[in-house]
Amino acid sequence: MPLHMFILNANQPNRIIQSLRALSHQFSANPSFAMTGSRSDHTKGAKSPPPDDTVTQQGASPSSPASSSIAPPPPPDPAPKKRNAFLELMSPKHKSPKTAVIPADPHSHAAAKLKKGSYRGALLEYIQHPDRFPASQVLRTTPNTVLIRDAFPKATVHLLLLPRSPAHYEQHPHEALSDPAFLATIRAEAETAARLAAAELARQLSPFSASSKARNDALATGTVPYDDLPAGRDYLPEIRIGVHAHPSMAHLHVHILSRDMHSDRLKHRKHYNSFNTPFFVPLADYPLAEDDERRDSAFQNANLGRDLVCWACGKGFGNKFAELKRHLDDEFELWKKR
Amino acid sequence: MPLHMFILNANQPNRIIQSLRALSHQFSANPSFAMTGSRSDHTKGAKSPPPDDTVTQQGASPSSPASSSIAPPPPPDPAPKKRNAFLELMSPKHKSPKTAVIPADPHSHAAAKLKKGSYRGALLEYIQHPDRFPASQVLRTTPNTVLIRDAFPKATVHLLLLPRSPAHYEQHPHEALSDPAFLATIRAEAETAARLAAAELARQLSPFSASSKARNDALATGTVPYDDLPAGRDYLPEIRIGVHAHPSMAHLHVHILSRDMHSDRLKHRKHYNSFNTPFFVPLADYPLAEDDERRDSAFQNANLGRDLVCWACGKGFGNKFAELKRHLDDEFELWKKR
DNA sequence: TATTCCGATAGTGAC
DNA sequence: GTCACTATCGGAATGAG
Repeated sequence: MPLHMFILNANQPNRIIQSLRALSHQFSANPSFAMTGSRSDHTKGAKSPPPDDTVTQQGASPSSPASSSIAPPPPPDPAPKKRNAFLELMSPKHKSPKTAVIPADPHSHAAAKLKKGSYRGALLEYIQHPDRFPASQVLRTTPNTVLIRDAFPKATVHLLLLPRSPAHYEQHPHEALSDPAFLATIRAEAETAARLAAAELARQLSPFSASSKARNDALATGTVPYDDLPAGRDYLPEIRIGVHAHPSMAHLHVHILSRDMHSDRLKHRKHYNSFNTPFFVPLADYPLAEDDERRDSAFQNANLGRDLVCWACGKGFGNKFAELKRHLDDEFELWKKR
Repeated sequence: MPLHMFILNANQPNRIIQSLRALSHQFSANPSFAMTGSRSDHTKGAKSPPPDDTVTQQGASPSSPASSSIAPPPPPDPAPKKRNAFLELMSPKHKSPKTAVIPADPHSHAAAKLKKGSYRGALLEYIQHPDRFPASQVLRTTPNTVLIRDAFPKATVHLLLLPRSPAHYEQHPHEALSDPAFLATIRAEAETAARLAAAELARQLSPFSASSKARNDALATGTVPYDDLPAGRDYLPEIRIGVHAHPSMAHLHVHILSRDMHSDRLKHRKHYNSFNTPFFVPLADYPLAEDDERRDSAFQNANLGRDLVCWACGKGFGNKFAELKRHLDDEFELWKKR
């Protein structure tokens, strides 16, 4: 189902965000709520929506209660499979036909990368066939974007926003995001995603949060009217939105992830530095100036190899990745309790 | 029991060798014979032997049959211990008192190395108290030397000859072996050791040897008079004798080992190169000329890091140690069958 | 910078 | 080069009929 049309409607995303903001606020601190699959009819408020324009959140029947929270991630593999876990994840139901990973323009940015190995095209299946994935992986589908869980999350919450317009997703992020209309759409969708991520983070962590204690206690009584609940910790500032300066995956993807970098899947120095140096370009910084040093390849390579620095306390760890990892465990405990 | 006297008797070792040569020839191809512990009274033929001058081979009562073969090594650890296997091996019965590893002259070569850690002095216990070790580890004791199995053999047979004279064992090999009388004694003992090693090698490998087939077949009939047995493969040329140019162990030790470099304990490039580059100095090359390049430290460091080359076929393996290891498995099969 | 596997390289600690 | 442990660093394959 190739997408030939890429409809930009600056008003539509805003409306969606407004709806979700309200819901996120309502439910973000309720750990039990997100346990149910959900679908938000509030997100369908866009004007004159053709069938293609439907915004869906998977994993629930139309009759289930509305929510902007996202379903909890599946439990981590207890005993990770020996081989090809990555490729299996990328083709969960069947092997996609070979033609499915050949982009429209064989000379495009994406096509050039695909020649080196099919893994680089793994995101395309999500873009073209989000319906083939379970709700635990694909969180939200719009005509313009697909929002998925990163299969190898580098933080407690780590989502990917995938634009569906081939003209854009085959470009380098710097180029694609220099298109103002496209940028506006992606930014709006990314903010929606950030709210979902914040809600999921609240679901997981607010039980440990000192600043959420009053709210948690009130919720526990079951007697406090919802509108009278004290506010809990605001997790939205803990969510970061951006792209990698030189992605390996062929198709444009925007990272939406929590600040903590606490994950078993964070295994290498480059993993960490790709999110904690200028290699990570906040979406807010686009469009990039022509002379922005972050366009420079050599500069970015140097970033990935840089000495490790804790995002929370600024302590340096040189090349001692394992030491940083242990330190991040400690920082996570502190961060959770804020 | 410090040894204050170091008696050199050029004739004695030769006589020992002659006796052992005969025995080695007799029994070297009999795989079952070496299974019994043994002691050779033939090795006691030295003139005017005081009690200290007794040559012993452990592991047998005086009444057991004479043999120059050495007892088979204990089976390799089925499940190697997690920690400190090395140190346990070095102190099999008890922890030696701290003073035991302090050499006489605190400014000696050995003492300098000992400051960095006691492992460097691990050989001293064998030198001073060979009786504290089982016969499977200490093969032969003379007033001048102790012959032990290398605890981490880098070849099918790997022995260490340890001089017992502090004045010599605390020197760098180049210096100690510039003493002609000392060199003559060590050389003679090393040749004895080489014959023991050859006999052990024959015990282990002659069953696979094509050139030993006639002898093996004749032995199997049980009807051929011993003196009429066809000769088997001569394993003595497969034994190499030498020292490392820059040993890590503090006390002088001469390596006597089979040519094959086939061992689970051979784990690093330096292991291999220390025996297969000029870093390995054949005992026959001593005394070293003043300008011998093998005295040069930088040269020797370079040797340890050199590209790997198969000793058998000359094939190069660059830095691919694992590949060389697999290749050595193949070469071992061929070499066994010669 | 996709992951994973394998392996080479480097530093340490041992008392 | 003593060993053994931990970790860092580096390349290659990955799909598929």
